[in-house]
Amino acid sequence: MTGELPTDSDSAKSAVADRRAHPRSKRDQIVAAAIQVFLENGYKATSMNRVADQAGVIKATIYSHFKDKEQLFTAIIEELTIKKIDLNYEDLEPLMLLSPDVFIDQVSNKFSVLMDDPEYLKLFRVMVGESERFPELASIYVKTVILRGMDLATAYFDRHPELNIEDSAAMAHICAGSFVSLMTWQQILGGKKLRTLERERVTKALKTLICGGAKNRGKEHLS
Amino acid sequence: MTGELPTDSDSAKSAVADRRAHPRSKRDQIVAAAIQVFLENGYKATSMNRVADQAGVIKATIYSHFKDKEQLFTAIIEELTIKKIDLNYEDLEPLMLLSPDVFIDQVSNKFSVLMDDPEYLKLFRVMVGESERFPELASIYVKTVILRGMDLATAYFDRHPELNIEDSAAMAHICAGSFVSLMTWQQILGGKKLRTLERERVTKALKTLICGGAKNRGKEHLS
DNA sequence: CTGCTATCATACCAACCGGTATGGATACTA
DNA sequence: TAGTATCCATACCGGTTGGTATGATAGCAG
Repeated sequence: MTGELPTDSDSAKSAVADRRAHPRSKRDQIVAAAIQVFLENGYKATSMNRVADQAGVIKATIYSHFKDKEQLFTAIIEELTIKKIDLNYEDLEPLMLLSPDVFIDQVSNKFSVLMDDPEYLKLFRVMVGESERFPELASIYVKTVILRGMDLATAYFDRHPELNIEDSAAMAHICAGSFVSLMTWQQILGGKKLRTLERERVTKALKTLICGGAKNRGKEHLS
Repeated sequence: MTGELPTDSDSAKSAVADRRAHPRSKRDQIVAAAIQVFLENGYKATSMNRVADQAGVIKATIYSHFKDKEQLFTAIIEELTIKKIDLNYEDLEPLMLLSPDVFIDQVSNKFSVLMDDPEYLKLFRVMVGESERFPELASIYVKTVILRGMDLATAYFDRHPELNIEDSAAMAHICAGSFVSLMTWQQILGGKKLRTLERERVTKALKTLICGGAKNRGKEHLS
């Protein structure tokens, strides 16, 4: 949208120009600041003044790049959602060939990265907190993050009939949901200060569940 | 709920006195209104004026019962958390004797009630959304709601060694977490409009996982 | 009837909100 | 050098916020 011609031939002239020299463009400055402030405080508790201060920019500059507070919020959440995930899900196709044990380990490790990323935790918190006022954003999040991961795990279970899994989508949900809920109550709700449950224990229990009983499933008692 | 001493000897004197006759106390009126408004809008987006209007009460009356906006919020969230749960977990001890299939069904049904209760969904949303600004409230929620349910399921698995469950707490988390995460992305984030995953499918998959492979678990390959 | 307490209605406060206007400084373009 | 576009600083706008003050009205206990 905004011009990308980089400022190549300029050197720092005045103290003001110095600060204006390195950052890519004002828009990027604003976006970076908005991400920080919105993720920290949520939508309503974030003031445009604070975003402007954080960005080292005057308020009018923000409004020359974004129409609204709402549009700014929407823009940064969309960008954040899509960026964070496209980076995480691009090379996961070969995972299909892994053994179940290793596959679950890989899934667990992916979640480990998310659970220890403060920015992702904040995004999740804001997403849930504002999901009623910004349902379209929540939909983007579900599509980009949740369904994508679910589909991947579903596909894996579909291609591994030796696991005797009847409902691959439900199983994919159980796997992913175990980690998501772990993140929710341990990290976001601060439960790990009250009782720690290590991700590794959940991972191991899942592996035992899925791999350990494969042979016996489906043989006995149709509920 | 509202007052039982009937207003016997008085007839409607003024229009104001009429409205003051039946409700228990002003405080209950305020709390009820605050619950509604706070759960709908979150902390920052809730104005004391709106709470007062909703309660049919003047703003100063609120401040004669509660010191702060913050204290009012804290009070209603605490009350809501404790009330909602004490009601749900009082008679669950005999569940220990049920068969695994039936136990999981019962757990699933308990979650069904929560997932279809709009007030509980809102409470969860607000809880997550405000968990950074009100960490003590989040702790209360974890202790009262999450750990309680986890402990119950953990105890169940501990008393059922025939299931061959190595880590009962991790297993309890997987069960509960599957339902919590289902609620999160289906109901709260609105994902059910994009893809429906019925609670029954998750329940069935869990039962198959836990009961179906009990015999084979622990026999082979110590990872 | 006399206080006392609780609530009423209204008005007010300083602070902040999202958003705009003005007018000067800076930089690149030509 | 003149022009154009961006961003700066500041100040302003109407509206809303959390919270308070005042003074009237009602119910109740003595």
